[in-house]
Amino acid sequence: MRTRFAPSPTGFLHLGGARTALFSWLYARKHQGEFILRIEDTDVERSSQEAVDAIIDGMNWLGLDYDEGPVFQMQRMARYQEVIQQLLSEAKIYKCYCSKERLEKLREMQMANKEKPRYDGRCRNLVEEAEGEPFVLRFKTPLQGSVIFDDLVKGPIEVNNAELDDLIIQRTDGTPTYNFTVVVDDLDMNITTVIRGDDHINNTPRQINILLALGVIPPQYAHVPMILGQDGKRLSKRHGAMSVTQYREDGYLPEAMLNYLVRLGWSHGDQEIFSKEEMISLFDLQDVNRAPAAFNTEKLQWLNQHYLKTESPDYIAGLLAKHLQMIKVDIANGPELILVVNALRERSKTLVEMAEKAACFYQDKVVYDVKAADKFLNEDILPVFEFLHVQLQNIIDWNEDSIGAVFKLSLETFNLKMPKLAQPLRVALVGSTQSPGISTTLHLLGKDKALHNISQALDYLKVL
RNA sequence: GUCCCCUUCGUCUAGGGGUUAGGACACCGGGUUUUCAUCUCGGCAACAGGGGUUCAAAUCCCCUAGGGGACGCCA
Repeated sequence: MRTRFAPSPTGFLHLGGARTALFSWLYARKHQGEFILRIEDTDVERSSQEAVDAIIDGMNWLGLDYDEGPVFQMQRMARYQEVIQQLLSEAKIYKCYCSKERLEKLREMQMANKEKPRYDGRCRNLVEEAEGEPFVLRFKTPLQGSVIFDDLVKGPIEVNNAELDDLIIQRTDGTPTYNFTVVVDDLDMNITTVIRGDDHINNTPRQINILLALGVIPPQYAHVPMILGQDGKRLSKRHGAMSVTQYREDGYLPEAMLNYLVRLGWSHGDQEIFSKEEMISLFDLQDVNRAPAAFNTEKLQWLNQHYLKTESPDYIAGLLAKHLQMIKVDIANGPELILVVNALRERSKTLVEMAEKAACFYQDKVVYDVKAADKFLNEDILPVFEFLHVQLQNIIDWNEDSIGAVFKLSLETFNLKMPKLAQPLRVALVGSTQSPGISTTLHLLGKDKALHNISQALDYLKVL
């Protein structure tokens, strides 16, 4: 079993491409086959090395490793020429001298007549060659019959050859076109299963005809539906036609991305969470949906939090470090990252969010949320803070138990209910009313910083 | 316009002749709780429409509507 992912390097790896790659990869891995990366760069104008790098970066991030490639089509020109010569000698393709202008007019006329625009085959039976005139090479599509193929996702599809025209396989400049190079490559690479977006369904009969002309058995095809944006419309820049690696920047784990992607158009009963191993063993093209699926950020976030909660704290800490660096938080002076992860993983949907919440443990000054300070930092709490400051200072072994004991003593001394003290203290310690458990927060801050922050609050309270 | 593909809660989906049409996200409410979360319990919510076939249709067939794609010397 051999599958391939064949993007054209004209942009980054977006969601749709990533999912197609994932399905191809899963199918190959499931059957202990090979997965090949092929770069379709015959459109020299629009292809770029940056795009190649971006695609590979995206695949690496998701862990979609390939067994062969990247194979570049531009490096296979000699081979395409060879096949073209063969087809030419067998009269299965022909030179067409029709100008672009003529083709343009033809198309307009056909549209006006409410016909499907297609080449009329004028040069198909030309007896004499026009020496020195520019020409393209066209494939002689069978005039009769139809192409039938059994799509692994969509089921049987039949297209009448009469619907097809003689497609161009080589341009005036001598370069081969997409429908031709795909066929030659899939053939040479022994691709057994072509998995791609269903926008290629229309190309499939043409490609099968070429394969048949070459005298070979076509591979199996599996056309997976497109991914739609949040609004159910085609993916656009706003909501997902962005690079998958943007999600890495936005604080998503590759595990979550992969899990989200695999469930978009594929399912296994009621199961929502899949490890990579489970995906591989459970995946099957039979279970891929035929209808397009809309992208939904909420579910991705839920999955992301799930993996933040369940992956090893060590792993999360490593990623969190990068995100803290991005927002210029120096983690040299502050708690161990793993402790922070444990305190925040249940209250963060992304690493970006976690980094924002973690920042307060590493900063020298507390910046108060105005509303929170107005509500909770008032003179009533001043004596409590003073007491707390002294008591905390006396702690020798700074841990959650000893801190908890001091906290309890403070509550008893001033006859306060837990929230009456916890909330003002939160504001004093981290600036907002939201934080991990109060003992944990104090512990994470460390004795020095905790006392320092309470002092800062006392100063603030005294000038009120 | 022509051809191709698609249609189950708002979203992702299960279900392939007999189901109170199931799960998940989101949303709403209860519980736990020290805030926010987590966790937990419950609720809301769908077979696009119309014809057939059948004792019985979400499920099979046809039509209509709606959505998407293709119709390039792009891939």
